Amino acid sequence: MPVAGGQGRVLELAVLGSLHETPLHGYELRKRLNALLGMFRAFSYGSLYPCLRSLLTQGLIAEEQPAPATIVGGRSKIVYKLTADGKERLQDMLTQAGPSAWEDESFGVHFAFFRHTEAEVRLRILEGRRSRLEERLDAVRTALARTRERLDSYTLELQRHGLESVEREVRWLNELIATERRASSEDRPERDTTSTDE
Amino acid sequence: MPVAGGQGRVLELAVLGSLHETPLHGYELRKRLNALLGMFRAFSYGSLYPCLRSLLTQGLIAEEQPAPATIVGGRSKIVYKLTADGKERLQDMLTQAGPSAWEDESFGVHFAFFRHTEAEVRLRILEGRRSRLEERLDAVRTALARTRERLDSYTLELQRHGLESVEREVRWLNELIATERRASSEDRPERDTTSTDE
DNA sequence: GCTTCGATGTATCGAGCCGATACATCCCGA
DNA sequence: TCGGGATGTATCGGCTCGATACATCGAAGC
Repeated sequence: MPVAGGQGRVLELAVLGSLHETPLHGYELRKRLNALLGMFRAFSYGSLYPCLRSLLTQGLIAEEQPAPATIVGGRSKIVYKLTADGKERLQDMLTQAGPSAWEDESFGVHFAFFRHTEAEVRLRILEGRRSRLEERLDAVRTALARTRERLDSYTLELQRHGLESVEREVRWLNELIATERRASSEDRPERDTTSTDE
Repeated sequence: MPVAGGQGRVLELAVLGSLHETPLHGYELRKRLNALLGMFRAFSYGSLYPCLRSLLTQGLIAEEQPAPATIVGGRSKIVYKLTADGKERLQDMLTQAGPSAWEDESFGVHFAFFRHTEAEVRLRILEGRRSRLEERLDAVRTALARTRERLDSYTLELQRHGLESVEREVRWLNELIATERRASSEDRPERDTTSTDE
């Protein structure tokens, strides 16, 4: 069952989140998105425009009418803005802390909108991502141990580099999680911190 | 024009390369591939089986007949092996040093089979990947400088982490390139090394 | 003044790939 | 003996990309 909405809709979240700041048209939207996500993802028009159309028919975004004087040629820019339903949907998506938030493709997008996410959800997403990566680390290390003997130096070097990259991301997540915990314990200092693991 | 064969066919290369070592059946093939590529990619059956079928009809691989005694039930494993055409094709792909070799999705696969790649091609792929990453680094840094003022701490942290990861990969590539150059100058010591850039 | 060129802008198409799923067999332990 | 987990082949819906097409606008160049 494809669940029809809420799975791999990373783009949907990215668009809704961007439009939450300010109304935008497609071209500018794509530029901002790809600048925002920087090195992690790069959405293309081939997915952006169908996504905009879908959001439009769902009533989550709407075309904003510009001042008539602005229109020079026939039809020019199509500026989209978030509707009330869209804002609600965005809040929903930001509240979800599941695999769809911490997989490779989606984690960056969720993280980019952490400003609008509750502290508790942020923590769960960071921890989810960390255990996802540690899972993968285990799998690769096990596979590596099993086939250690017959591997050429290039394959080995690739494994080593990949392992190191992921270990580095885990350390990054550890720091972020520690920071989050510190911030939340400062908000609620009545909580006993001596019994927390790690 | 989709060029019909030679673009995004990363899987094709991966399958051909794996089958070059030893004949394999689908399930085992996928396991090896995902162990080999470790943290970079993970192919699924949804792409593997159509790929195998396509390679079969192209005559690049063939079903290997097992000893009749091996077949216990009706039809069991389908073991594929590389044909002569397949070996030729693999050599072709390994010789290609273009964007299709150093983009994110394909670089890992190409690197994993560097053992079968000529030294000159290896160097060009490594350098191509490096300049690809530096390009991206420039783009993000420029975008970051232009919008520095209005960015929340999470977005900033994401950018910083992304930037650092890519810088790290560039350093890795630098080391690999230096090693390759050293190795190739040892092979041909008549080459003057004082005039090489960097 | 005229033209060319690059940035801006909307939009679609073919094709690759993934996740989920279905289904069958084999073997091992409770 | 029975269930569950590994092995094994296979497909379907749907998302996304890269390439491409087409149109407008301003600036640079001749």
